Amino acid sequence: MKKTNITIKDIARKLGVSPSTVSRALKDHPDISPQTKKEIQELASSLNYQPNSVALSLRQSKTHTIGVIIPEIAHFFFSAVISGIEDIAHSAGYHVIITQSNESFEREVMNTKALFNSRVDGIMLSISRETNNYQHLQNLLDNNVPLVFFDRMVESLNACKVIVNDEQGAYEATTHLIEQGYYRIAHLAGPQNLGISKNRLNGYKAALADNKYMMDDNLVKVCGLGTYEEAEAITNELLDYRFPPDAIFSNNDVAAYGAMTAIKKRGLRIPEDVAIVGFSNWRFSSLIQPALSSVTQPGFKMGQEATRLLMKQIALGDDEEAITETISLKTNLVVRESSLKKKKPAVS
Amino acid sequence: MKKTNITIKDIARKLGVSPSTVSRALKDHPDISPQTKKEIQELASSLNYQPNSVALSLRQSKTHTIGVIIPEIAHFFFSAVISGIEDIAHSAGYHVIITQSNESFEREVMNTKALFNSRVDGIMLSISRETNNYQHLQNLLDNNVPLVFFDRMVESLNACKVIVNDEQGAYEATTHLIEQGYYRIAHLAGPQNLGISKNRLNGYKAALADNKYMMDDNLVKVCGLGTYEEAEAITNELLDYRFPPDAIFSNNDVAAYGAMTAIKKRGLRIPEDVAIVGFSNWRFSSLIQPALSSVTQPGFKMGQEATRLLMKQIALGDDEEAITETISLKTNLVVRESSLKKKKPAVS
DNA sequence: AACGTCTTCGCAATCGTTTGCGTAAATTGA
DNA sequence: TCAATTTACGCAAACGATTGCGAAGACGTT
Repeated sequence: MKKTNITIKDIARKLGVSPSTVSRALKDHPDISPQTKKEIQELASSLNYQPNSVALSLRQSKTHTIGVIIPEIAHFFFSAVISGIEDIAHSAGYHVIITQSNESFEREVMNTKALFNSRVDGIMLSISRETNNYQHLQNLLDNNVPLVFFDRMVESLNACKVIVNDEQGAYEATTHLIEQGYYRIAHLAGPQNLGISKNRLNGYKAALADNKYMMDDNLVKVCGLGTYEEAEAITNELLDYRFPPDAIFSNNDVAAYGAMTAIKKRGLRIPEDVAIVGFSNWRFSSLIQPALSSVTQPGFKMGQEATRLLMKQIALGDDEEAITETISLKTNLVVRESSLKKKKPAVS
Repeated sequence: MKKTNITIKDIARKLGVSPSTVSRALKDHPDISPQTKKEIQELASSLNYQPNSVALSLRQSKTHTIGVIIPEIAHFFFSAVISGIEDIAHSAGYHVIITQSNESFEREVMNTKALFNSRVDGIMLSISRETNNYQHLQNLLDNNVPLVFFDRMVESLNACKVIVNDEQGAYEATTHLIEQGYYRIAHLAGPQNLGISKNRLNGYKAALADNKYMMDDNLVKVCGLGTYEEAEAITNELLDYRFPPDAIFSNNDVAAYGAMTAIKKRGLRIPEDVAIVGFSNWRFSSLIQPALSSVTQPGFKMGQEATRLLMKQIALGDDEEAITETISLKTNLVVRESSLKKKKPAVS
């Protein structure tokens, strides 16, 4: 059995017509007589003819494929984004090539080159934790490759962006802690080269300010890695203070969980002694004990919106001005037991 | 600024040579004089020439792309598999197109067709929960498309398979419960159209038999959906028995967690009153309380092995016999608090 | 000097499809 | 009946790269 995909030429030969006639007949071109058209179409479908999309791509210089660079597929939030991307892309007839940077700058650059090289029609990405240099992305823009950032974007680059309103989310989370009566609220911040981390920090500060809380820099600790272990160690530093915090707003859920562990190991109670709110609403957050309050990000919707923007840009003519829209999606605070001092624990 | 990828022709024109000379010079063909070769290579690199991979694909009828169909990216195990796939594929110069079936038969068929249509060099897949009809896969085989199953495979199809030794994993999990002194061990089984579910059930049965435990069909309950809620309800049925189980081995971790909830709601203790062991070692399993014992599947390695098999098959000539190797990977039982009656809880 | 050989390069076909243009044959109009 | 359209199709180039073959010129050999 040999791999023998049938082509337009095969059909042409069998029917004694030219390939061009077959091509036109298959796309219902008016120049072809109904009789010929019918014969060709019937033969094509009986032979289960499938146009060679590689040849099409070459002819039209369009691959109908978009590339995605994501820090880590295993992250639930990003999985949701991917699903959103696929949702829109597939229904627009596009394929999706997914690559992971694994939070490595080097791999991000490699993936960018590889995608560019395989002539994808557009690229969507969320930059890695390590990325500080944006030359590889500037190259894309210089080559007129449609580009859309999602979640983690580069402020200075002139491209479409879809972000969640991190500041608003952080603001709400912090406000919630304030309303619950906590008065010494710490923040486990993320790496400050990521815009999202800065925004969350800003939201935290804004909430404190709006409520006439004094800002205490000692209560803001940067967790550069965002890991469980790091957060546990840093939380221990906080708890060692003469006047330790009675609430912690964490930049991410894993760090929040690390903080919870540190708290529990000291025999302190959550949320009575120390309250916790995380960010991202990982899947495990509703399962741990006590269930962790967290700020949800609309991942699926983010994927959808980013893809819509990309499609719009791909559809643009070469002479038209590139669009550089920015869409900001609202976050949502999910309150669970870890921060509920006043009311009864909600059923998660 | 126009998108203007430079081609071999551009280089040829600028240097007053023919495209064929450029092509040969760039790949160090001996027919080209060192002088010409040098000029061409220098111009190419100064222009940052990148060969058009679409044209290459057309010429060589090879896209250097493999397609992956996965039930759900968000599942941690599958994320790990994807990482393993990318690891091998990228270092072999292959791209990876990932698609999700979302456990839907219809989408699985659609994805299969789409991948076939875009002329990927091979396909790797894990069938969806719904899939009972394998015609779409048989079509692939009939068209000589290299195919590798991973995790969830179709026994009857003549293709490469990489599976985890589910039976061994289930056997070990059950044996562990027996060794801990539990004597009425229930099993929350998965949908029996999936081979993996059947194998896990068999492992459970084998362990009971080898230890002279009587098999009680009432203690085996099928959880078709594998959801938290379903498992909770079914566990309640088990606990309603006059002689309820004192241990549960679950086909998957989410169901195990549902069971834990049912048990806790009745005021029963884990593992003193009822022990639990899950399957798949989801990320949350080490985080919940008590930490859930679970059988780990080597996802990353599975992705690697499956990709190696696929590469091997792609490299095969058209006349050579297709290989149909099956690789079985060992699972590993991670013992945590949820099943440790005898010893002190291990640090997870 | 004539012939053979090697070096170095170009021609043209090819992969599968699309499409502008040309052109026979069929049809129409007066 | 003859010219003007219209109909229905084929030719050939194009997308970008590769490659078998041929060939011109340089060089060596006898």
